[in-house]
Amino acid sequence: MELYAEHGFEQTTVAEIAGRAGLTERTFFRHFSDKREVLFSGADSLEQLLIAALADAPRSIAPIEAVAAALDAVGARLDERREFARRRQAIIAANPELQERELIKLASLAAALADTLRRRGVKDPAASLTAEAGIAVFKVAFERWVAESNKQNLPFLVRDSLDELKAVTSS
Amino acid sequence: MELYAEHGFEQTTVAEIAGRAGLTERTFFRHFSDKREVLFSGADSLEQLLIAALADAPRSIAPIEAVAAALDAVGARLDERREFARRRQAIIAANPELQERELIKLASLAAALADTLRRRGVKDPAASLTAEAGIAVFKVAFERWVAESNKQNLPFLVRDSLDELKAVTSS
DNA sequence: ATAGTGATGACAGGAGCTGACGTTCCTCGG
DNA sequence: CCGAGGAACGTCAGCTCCTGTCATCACTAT
Repeated sequence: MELYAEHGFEQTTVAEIAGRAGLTERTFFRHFSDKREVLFSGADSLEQLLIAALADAPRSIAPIEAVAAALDAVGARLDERREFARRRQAIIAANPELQERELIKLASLAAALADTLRRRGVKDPAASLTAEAGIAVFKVAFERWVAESNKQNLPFLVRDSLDELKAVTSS
Repeated sequence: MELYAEHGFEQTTVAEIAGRAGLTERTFFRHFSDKREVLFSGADSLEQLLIAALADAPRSIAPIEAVAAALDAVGARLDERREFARRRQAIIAANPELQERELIKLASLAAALADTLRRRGVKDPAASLTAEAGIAVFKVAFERWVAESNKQNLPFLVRDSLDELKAVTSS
């Protein structure tokens, strides 16, 4: 991340990263499947947290509320590492390849959400749409959180964005 | 597309594509910024159609309905080339890199939608959320359209998916 | 002590992509 | 009809990403 921040993602070569770590290029690729993955290795644990939180949500509440609760959990986790998240996001925002990777990670989250919803008995296309709506809410909330003219925490912004979505779709 | 369909995207080399077209590898990269872009060169005209349709929608209707109308227009266009779209999608579904590219194209559509909504006077975060919701609806509708156990047309599925989203978020 | 396992290094090589330069062809104004 | 300018293409060199393969070394369990 230091190198990506200093010289930009494209200008940084894998050999440089490996060198900084005191390893060889080949070893880098044993730890990360490609040059971009360094910035996304934490996504797995986030996905696990997300689906665990969704699975733990009470069955009595509506699916979208269960998803919101799960997103709250993820939001709370990210909120703990606010500065790290912002630095990371600045790097991603500066490079389309990294944005592509981020989007497919989000799509993976959506797929996992939809899957868990189906396991809870939600039918398609409701399951897919609830999951996609949840991720959309999270995306917007995350952007607002990173922009940070205001200093609201991420879980609050998730809730607020969900309320906005409800307002916007109730026509 | 023939080569991608026959041997798969990864197994197909740019030299092969260029050869099949009677050109050289260098010329390929003059027409397409990278190997993936061949499958997405039509995205530009789709984006133009989308924002034009949104701009043309009457001001009297709710933003989400204006977005739905714009998605209808895109859906109708795609419905004309159903077989082509399905073959193309089969190739994309088989390769993560292509999925990444598709996702960033969809994100570009969402950004364009949000922009046009803001020009129509919709405030943020409502504009972003309406745009993201619209793209989410389109994604789900498109998946259902490609799956095609039923033979409904894409504009209908867009409408139906939007109704589902409204139902799902009205709790 | 030995065999097995995992992390690393060393090396070769393919494929994607870019920059630089030259050639051909086409068009347009004189 | 001619020459200037531009667009499309070919050729070549080169970098970087990424992979396969084999050898080496440290550590661990029996």
